Amino acid sequence: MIQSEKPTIMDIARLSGLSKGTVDRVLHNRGEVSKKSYDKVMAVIKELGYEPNVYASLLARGVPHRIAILIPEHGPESFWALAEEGIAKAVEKVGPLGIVTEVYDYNQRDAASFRQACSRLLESEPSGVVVAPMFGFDTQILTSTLRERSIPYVFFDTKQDDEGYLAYFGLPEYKSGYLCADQLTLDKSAAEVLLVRVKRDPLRQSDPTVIRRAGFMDYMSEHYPGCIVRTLFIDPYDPERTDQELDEFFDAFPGTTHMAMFNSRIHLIVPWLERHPGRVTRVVGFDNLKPNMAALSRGTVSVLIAQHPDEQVSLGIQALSDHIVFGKQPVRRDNYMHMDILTRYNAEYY
Amino acid sequence: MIQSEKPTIMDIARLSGLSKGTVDRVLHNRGEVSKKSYDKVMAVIKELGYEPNVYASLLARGVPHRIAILIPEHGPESFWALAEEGIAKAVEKVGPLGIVTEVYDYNQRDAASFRQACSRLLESEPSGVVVAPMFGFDTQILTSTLRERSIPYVFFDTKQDDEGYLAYFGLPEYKSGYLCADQLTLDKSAAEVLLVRVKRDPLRQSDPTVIRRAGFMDYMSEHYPGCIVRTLFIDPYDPERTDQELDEFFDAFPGTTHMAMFNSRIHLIVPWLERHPGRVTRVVGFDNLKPNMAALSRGTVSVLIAQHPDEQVSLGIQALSDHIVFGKQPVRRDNYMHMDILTRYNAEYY
DNA sequence: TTTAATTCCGTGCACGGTAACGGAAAAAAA
DNA sequence: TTTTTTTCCGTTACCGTGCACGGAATTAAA
Repeated sequence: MIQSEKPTIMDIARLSGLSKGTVDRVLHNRGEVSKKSYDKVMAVIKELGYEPNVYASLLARGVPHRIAILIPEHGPESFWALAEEGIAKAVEKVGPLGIVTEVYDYNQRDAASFRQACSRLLESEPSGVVVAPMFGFDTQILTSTLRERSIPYVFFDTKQDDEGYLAYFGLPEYKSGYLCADQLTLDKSAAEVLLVRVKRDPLRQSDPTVIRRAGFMDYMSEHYPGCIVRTLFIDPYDPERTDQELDEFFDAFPGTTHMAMFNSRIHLIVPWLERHPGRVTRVVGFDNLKPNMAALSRGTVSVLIAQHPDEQVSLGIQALSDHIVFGKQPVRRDNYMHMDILTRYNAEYY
Repeated sequence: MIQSEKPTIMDIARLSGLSKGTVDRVLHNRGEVSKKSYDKVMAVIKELGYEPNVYASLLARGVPHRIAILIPEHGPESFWALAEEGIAKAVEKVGPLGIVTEVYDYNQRDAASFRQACSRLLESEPSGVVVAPMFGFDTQILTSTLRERSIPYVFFDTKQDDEGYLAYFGLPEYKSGYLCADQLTLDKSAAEVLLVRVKRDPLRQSDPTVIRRAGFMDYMSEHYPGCIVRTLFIDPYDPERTDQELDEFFDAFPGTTHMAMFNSRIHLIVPWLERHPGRVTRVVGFDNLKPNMAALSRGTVSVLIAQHPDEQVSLGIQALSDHIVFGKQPVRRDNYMHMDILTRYNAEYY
C-alpha cells in the first residue's frame, strides 16, 4: 500500500465480518445494505480512520470525472478571459487526476440563454459544477436541482444566498472599495475626484460594484470629508462619445486630479488619459487585464487592484476536485481572496 | 482506462510481439532485454505515444515517494516558520498522491551542521529534494551528488548557480528593493530616510538583502536624488541596545521621517516606533510575519512587501511532485514570484 | 556433441478498489 | 405452508503496472 500501514477495504471487510462488496456499497452509499451492516461498517471505518486509496479507486473506476463550469461568453481581453486562464491552470493540476472540465457559456445579457446553458449542463450529468452567478433567480433554480442530485457546486466572483454550496471564492467587495480609495489618495493631494462608471444594461440583475462603491465612499468621508467626488457615466461601446464626455467633464471641472473605476474597464479611459498627459495625477482601477497592465507599466494608471478571477476559478475547481476525488471538505466555505496592489514596479510578476 | 483510449503496456506488448514483462523492463530500462526487442518496443511506444498510467504505476509500486526539505532551524515567528507553513500546505495537496515530506534542519550559522544535514538527507535516499541554499559551497557538493544519483532538486528563496536544478522559486531581489523605495516615498515627502540593518554574523556566506538594497538605492537616486539615506545597524538579540541606538540616531537626525528594513525583522523596531508615535510618518518592511502584520494593522508599519516563502516552498514541492509522479517538466525553470504590497486595508486577506 | 553458464523472456500474482451478477436469506403474498 | 418478491450480501472479473520466479533460448565451455 502507498502509506505503509493504511487500512484497506479488505481490512474493513474482515473486521466487520462482511465482504468487500458490502463495504464498497457502504462507502458509496448506493444502497442494498441493511442498516445493521451499514452501521457496523461505518463504525469500523471510523475506528480505523480509513481513507480510500485514490489511485486504486481512479484506476478501477475507469471513467473520468467531469466538472462543468458556467461563465458568460466574452471577448479575449476581459475579466472572463482571465477566468478562463484560471480554468486552464486548474486543468493542468487536476487533469492528471483524471478530471476533465467542460465550459458552458451564455450571453451575459440574456437570462434565457443562461437557462439554456443550465439545462445543457444538467443533461451532461457532471460530477461537480463551478458557477459565477449572474442571474440570481435562475441560478437558484440550477443549484436546487444540483442539490437534489447531490452534485457539489462552488461559486466564484459573486456569492449566492444559498445553503448548499461547497465553497465560494471571491473578493471582499466592501474592503476592495475601501482599499481603492486608500490607494487613490496616498499622495494626500486629492481634492476633486472623478469616478467613471459604465452604463449598465437595465436587464442585468446585479451590479457587483455597488458594494465596492460603498466602501470607497466610506473611506473618503472618513479620511477626506472635504474632497469632492463626482461621477461620470460612459458607454463602453462608444469610445468617441467617451472621449467627448471626458473632455466636457474636464472643461467643467478642471480641478479634477484623481480618477478611479470600479470594474475592469479602466482601459476604456486610457486613450483619453494619454492624450492629456499630466491632467490627472493619480488613477486607480481594477483587474489585471492586458490593456490595463500595459497602461500601468506606461504609468498612465497608478494602481490596479487585482482580484484574480483566474485564481478564483482555479481554486474553485481544485476544491471541487478535492471533494470529488478525495472526499475532502474545503477548509473554509467562504474564501475571501487577497486583493493585490499592482503598481508598475511589481506588476510584471503577476 | 482514465482517458478513454490510451494505449497500455499490453497494447505495446501485443504490437511488438512480446510480453508485458519485457515491455516493463524496457520502460524502466533495467536490462535483461536484447537490443532487438528493446528497439522494437521503443518503436511501438513512440508510435502509439504511450504514456504510463500513473495510478496503476503508483498502486503497483507500493512504497511512497519521499521529498526531503532542507531549511534552517528557526523560532516560531520567523521567515522560516512561514516556509514551514507552506510545507504543511503542500503536504495537504500532494499527500493524497502518496508523497511524504521530511524536513532536515540545520543551524543557520554553522556550516558543519549544514553538511551533517546534507548527509542525513542523502542517506535517506529521497525521490526529490527542496533546498534553500545558505552555504553556497556546501550546497554545491550536495547538488552534485544529487545529480549523480539523478535525484531531482529545486531551490527556493536563494538560487544557486548550477545547471541541474529542476526549478527555482524566489523573489526578484533587485525589483523588490526598487518597489520598496517606491512604496516608501509614495507620499512624496521623503527628505531624510533611515535604513535599519541587522548586524550579521561574519560567518554567514550570503546576505540576500544586498541586491535588494541596490534596487532601493537606485530608485532613490533616480527619483529623489536630493534625499538623504542613512543606515543604522542594530543587534537583533539586544532590544534595549536597539532602542538606545534609535534614540541616539533620532537625536542626531531629527529630520528623519521615513524608515525601511530589507529583511523580515521590521518588528524589532516596532516597539520603539510605538513609543514615539508621529516621529516617523512612513515605514516599509518585508514579510508577513505575525508581529509584522500586527504592526501593520495598528498602522505602525505602512507597508509590508510579502515574498511569501510559504508559496515558494509549496510550489517547489508541487513542482517536484509533478515531476516525480507525473514526469512533468516545470513550465518555467526560474520562477520569480509576485511581491505583494500589504497595507492595513488588504492585509487581512493574506 | 554434450553440458554448463548466460542471456532473455513469459507467466502470474499483487496493489486497492469498482461494480456486475447471481444466489441466499428474509419478508410478503398466496 | 408454499410460493413469490424483495432485500441483502458474497463472489468474481477487471483496471494498468511492477516485479519475482522459473523456464526457454542462446552462447560458452567441456
